[in-house]
Amino acid sequence: MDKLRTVRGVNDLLPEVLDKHNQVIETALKISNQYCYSQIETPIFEFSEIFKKPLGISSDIVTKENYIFKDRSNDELMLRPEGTSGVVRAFLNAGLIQDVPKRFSYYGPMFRYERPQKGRLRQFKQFGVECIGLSNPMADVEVISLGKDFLLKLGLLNSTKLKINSLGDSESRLNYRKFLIEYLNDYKTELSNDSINRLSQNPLRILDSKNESDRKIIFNAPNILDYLNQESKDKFQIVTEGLDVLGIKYDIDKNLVRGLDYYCHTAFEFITDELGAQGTVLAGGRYDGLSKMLGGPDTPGVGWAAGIERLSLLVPSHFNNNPDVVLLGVSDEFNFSLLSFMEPLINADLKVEILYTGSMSKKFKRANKINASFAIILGEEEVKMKILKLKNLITGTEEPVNIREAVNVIKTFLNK
RNA sequence: GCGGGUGUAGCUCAGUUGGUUAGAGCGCGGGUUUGUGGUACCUGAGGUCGCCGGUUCGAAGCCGGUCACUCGCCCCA
Repeated sequence: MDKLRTVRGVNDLLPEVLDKHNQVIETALKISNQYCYSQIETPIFEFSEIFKKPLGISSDIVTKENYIFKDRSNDELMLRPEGTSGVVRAFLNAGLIQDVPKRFSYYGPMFRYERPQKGRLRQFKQFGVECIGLSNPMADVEVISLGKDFLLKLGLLNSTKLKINSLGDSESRLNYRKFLIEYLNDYKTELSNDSINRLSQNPLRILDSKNESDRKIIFNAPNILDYLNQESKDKFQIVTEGLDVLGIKYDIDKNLVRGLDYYCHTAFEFITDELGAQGTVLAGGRYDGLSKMLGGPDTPGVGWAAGIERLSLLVPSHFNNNPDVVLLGVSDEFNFSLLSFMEPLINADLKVEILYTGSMSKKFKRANKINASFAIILGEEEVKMKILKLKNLITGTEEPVNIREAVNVIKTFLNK
C-alpha cells in the first residue's frame, strides 16, 4: 500500500475536490473573459533562465524551492514556479509588443519544493491575469477590480481583506533602501537571524517579518511611502483614488512587500484569516522591469495570481453527479437493449447510468444510493407489450411509456 | 531547511498502569420465499495498530530512527 502513495506535497484530486477547483477556475475564466482578458497557456517547464533572471537569484523560489533538471540535450530546464514570467516570455516571443495593451488570463499547475502545509503544496494550481503594455496606473485599478469581482462571484469578498502598498520605481526604492538599512543597522543586534541575512540580500523583506522583536523594530522604521519620488507618489495616488471611486475597500500596509525582484509600484494582496498561515489568496502587483530582465524591450505590466487550492478550501462544495435516470433490466439479457436507450436520453440532455448487475432489489438500492430521480425498467412484460416502465423514484409512482414519453415526463418533472 | 503535534479497519474514533484470537459506529458485501429502493432485522468481508529496529517472557501502548499528515517558522498563491 505504501508504494502506492504520491510524492510528498503532490496530491491526487478526487472528483469532489476537483469539482471545486473547476468551479473556481470557471468563475475566474468567466469574469476575466468579461473584462476581455484572453486565455493563454504556456509550457509547464521552460529554460531555467526564464524564471531565474526575473525572480532574482536571491529569492528562495530560485535558490531552494526549484525543480530544475537537465534534459537529454543537456538543457537546464525548470518546472515553472509561477505564471507571470512564462506569459511575458510568450508575449515577447510572439512579437505581441506591436499590439499593446494585451490582456491575458491563465491557469495551471505550478511547482515549488516547499514544506507542504494546508493550502500549500509542491504541485499547486494558480489562476492569474496579466495586463501588459500599460504603464498607466488605471491598469492597476482595473486588475484589482477584476480580482475583487472574482472573489465577489465566489462569495469570498466578505471573508477577505485587500491590502495595498507601493514599492515605487527603482529610483525611489533604492533611495528608501538606503535609509531603511541605515535604520535597521542601529538595531542589528536585536534582529532575528533571518532578518540579519536579509539585511544585505533583500532588506525590504524584513518589513514583513513575523518575528516579534523584528516587528517592534519595524514599527518605527521609515515608511516607504514617504520616500517615493513625485511620479511614484502620483501613480499610487491614482490607484487609491480609483479604488475609492469604485468603492473597493482596502488598507494601506506600508510593510507589504514582495519577494520577487520584478515588482515595482503597486503591490496588493487579498488575505483571509481562515487558512492559518497561508492567508494570501490572491496577490499581485506591477512588474514594469520584467520584460527587460527577460531580454525584451521595456514593457510595463501588472497582474495577479490566485491559489486555486486555497480558494477551493473556502468555497462550499456543490458536487453532484447524480443521474436523472437509471436504466435497469429484470435480467442480464436486457442489458444490450438498455444501452440502446442511451442515445435518445443523452440527446435530451439527461444524465443516465445503467445498472447492469445484481437482483432487482440490488439495482433499486443502488439507484437510491446514487440519488437517481427516475428508473426505466425493462423486462419480459415490457418487451411483450412494446413499452417501458418508468418509475419516479421520488414519488414512487410507475407508468407505462415509450421512450419519447419517458423523456417528456422526466424533463417536465425535473424542470429541465 | 528548522521547531511542536499526530499516525489503530474505507471514514470517525475506543483501546484503562505493556499480558492470551485488537473493538465500536458509519460505510461496504450477502440475505430476510427471487420483477421494485429509501426503514428494520440477520449475516459477512476488511487491520502484519504508518514503517524499521530496540527494551521485555510478552509491545498498538515504552525507547530510538524513519516516513507521512498537521500547526508554526522560512517562503509564498
